[in-house]
Amino acid sequence: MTYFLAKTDPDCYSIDDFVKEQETVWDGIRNPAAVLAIKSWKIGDRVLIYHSQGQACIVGLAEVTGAPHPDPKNEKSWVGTLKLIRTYPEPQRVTLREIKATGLFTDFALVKQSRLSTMLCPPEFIDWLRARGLDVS
DNA sequence: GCCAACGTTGGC
DNA sequence: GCCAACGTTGGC
Repeated sequence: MTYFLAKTDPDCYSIDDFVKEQETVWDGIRNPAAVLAIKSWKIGDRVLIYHSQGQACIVGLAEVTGAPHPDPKNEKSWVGTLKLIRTYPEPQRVTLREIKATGLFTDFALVKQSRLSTMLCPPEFIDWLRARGLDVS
């Protein structure tokens, strides 16, 4: 089982929208590096949901329930299906600021490549989240 | 709202 | 195929 992270602008699609839907087609992945990441999603993989804009923090965890494929409406764009596992309410939310402050993840795309929207998470990062008290199962 | 970093487009 | 100009994203 592999862990990924997917960003969303809460003004467009927030964790609250995901709570209402429970399962959603995660779309709009166009950036070549992000497409590379979504292509490697396998059923059962975990995807951390992250709010960009203002908040910049991890707000939930989802499971891949539908294989990634190109968007039939837009050749260059890829989609996958995600089912919500849980949300992280306010005290649990891990901010980018906190992640940066550890100094441990300077090579992680979340830190290194701020414009990337979908990425693989290094296992050490997931271990750190666990140690931080986050339920990532 | 600003700006850095990166992506994309189009003229040559 | 190069590169300048422009557009977009996301952190601050």
